[in-house]
Amino acid sequence: MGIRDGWARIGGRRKIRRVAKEVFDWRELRPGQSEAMEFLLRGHDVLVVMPTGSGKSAVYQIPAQLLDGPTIVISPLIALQRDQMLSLAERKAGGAVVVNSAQSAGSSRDSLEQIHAGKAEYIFLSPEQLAKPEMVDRLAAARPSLIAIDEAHCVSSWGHDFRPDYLQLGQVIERLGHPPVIALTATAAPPVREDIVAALGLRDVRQVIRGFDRPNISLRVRRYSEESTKRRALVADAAGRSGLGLVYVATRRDAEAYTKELVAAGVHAETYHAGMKASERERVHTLFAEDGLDVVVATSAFGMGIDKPNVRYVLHSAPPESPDSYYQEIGRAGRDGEPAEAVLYFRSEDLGLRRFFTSGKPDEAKLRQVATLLHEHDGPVKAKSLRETVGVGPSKLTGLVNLLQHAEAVEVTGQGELRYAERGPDPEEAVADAIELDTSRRKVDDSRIDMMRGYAETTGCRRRYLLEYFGEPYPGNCGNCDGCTAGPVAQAENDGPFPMHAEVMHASWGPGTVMRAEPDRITVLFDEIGYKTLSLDAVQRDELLTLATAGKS
DNA sequence: CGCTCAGCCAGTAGTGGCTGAGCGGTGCTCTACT
Repeated sequence: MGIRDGWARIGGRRKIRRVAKEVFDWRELRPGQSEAMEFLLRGHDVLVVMPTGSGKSAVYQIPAQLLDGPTIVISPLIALQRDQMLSLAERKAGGAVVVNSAQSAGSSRDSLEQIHAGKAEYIFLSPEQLAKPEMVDRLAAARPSLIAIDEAHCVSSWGHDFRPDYLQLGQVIERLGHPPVIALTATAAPPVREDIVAALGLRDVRQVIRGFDRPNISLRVRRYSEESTKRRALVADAAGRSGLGLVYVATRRDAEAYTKELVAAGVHAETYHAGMKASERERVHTLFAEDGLDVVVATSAFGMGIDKPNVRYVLHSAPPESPDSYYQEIGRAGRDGEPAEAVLYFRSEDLGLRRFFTSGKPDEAKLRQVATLLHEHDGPVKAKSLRETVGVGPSKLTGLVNLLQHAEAVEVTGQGELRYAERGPDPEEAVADAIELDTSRRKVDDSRIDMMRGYAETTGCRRRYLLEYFGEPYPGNCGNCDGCTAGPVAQAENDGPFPMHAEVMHASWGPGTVMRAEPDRITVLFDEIGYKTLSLDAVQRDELLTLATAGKS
């Protein structure tokens, strides 16, 4: 790193500070923020993992001002797009527009024209909009200088099945000329980060990871064997608290049921789930935002984009599917830094629903049909005609194509058409590869459920458990969880044969990384099958693991 | 995977227990109809 680079960096830093102050009226920037912005301005792709409320959006909004050309912001929810656009509209930031299905064709055209005419600096849209080749062409013509992917964990959590267009973003980025790309999220464990980087095709990527710990949130787990006992305890718990709270439940039916019981206990509770009318959801959201209620009882539909400072507690009536989701949901408490509490009401049977959600399989017959049809057809095929032949909807087809793309059998052309790869494997092999890939992914998903169970059942410090899951060493005990207050807790043993973050090799599970080292066992994140907790006795007796000398690739 | 609910049996009073079927989360978009 030479003197020249040093000067450029100082100059860059000065410009960043100036824009922060003049355009956004921010006096100071936090350490991770300016670091990430400098990486972007020097042409790197960047992955930022920072807590909500720490000014993540500044990290792309300021470089957007300094780079010559519009910024494309990909955001998962129309409500988030609207909020961000409105907040930018209050600044002298050069204008912001949105393009989505909620607006008329005319208004979308206006948005794009403003971008072309250089009258708008930011354009917000969903990955589904970018699935349309005409949209990508128009945006490419405006020569974007920056692409930001907000709530980037969605790439990993939704891309593989629920919203498959997320996995096509890598190609979209290439067609947009691959300007600097920044992916932002509040929560991402190491495999999720890898997934994001790979799916988006980030190059020369710099990761800026800051502050997972939320020390003011106390962590508790209450375990039950009876559903009815658990239910009564949770309702009594919420009814006995003051301040604003969230109760997360697993099903829509439970959301209604818990609300009813809380209301009967004298709590002003409201339900929120995706099966409700939009107007009703909005009413509950507004009440929540204006402190007009005590508790929102919700499925996972509630929460993305929420930055309400005074949520005092988050109760879970059942475990979510991963520590990732759990941390995201409890992270909505105590944003003001004041004491807050997260309590998980746990029955191991409740993990069953989560297992069910990960147990779905891709439709092998349709997968084979798509592969065979494309293989037999000369030249590219329109997605629409393939959909009609195979009899699947757009999102299902994209899901199948994603898998076949991974098997290097199918390609998507610049016109959004599909064709068989010239040197691709034969269709049978491609289908087998695709199924294997999908199976491996589900194994990893399953292992995340195991880690959620591990959190509920650990007798050690719960904060340490979570932070180590996210790859942050946390020596000692937090003193603010029931693991710590219940009694003497075993200290983490990091000088055993397999210390934290050691790269290891397992006889049949392949390479992995030690994520957690306890006196009698270790938890390893394996590349292929996810998290496994192994007894050290067994490991040493059967020589299951060896330390890898070089880092894994 | 586990819960709930309907339907059934057993066997004579009202109920208790078994079994199998059905269901369960997250959002975009586009289209047809009011």
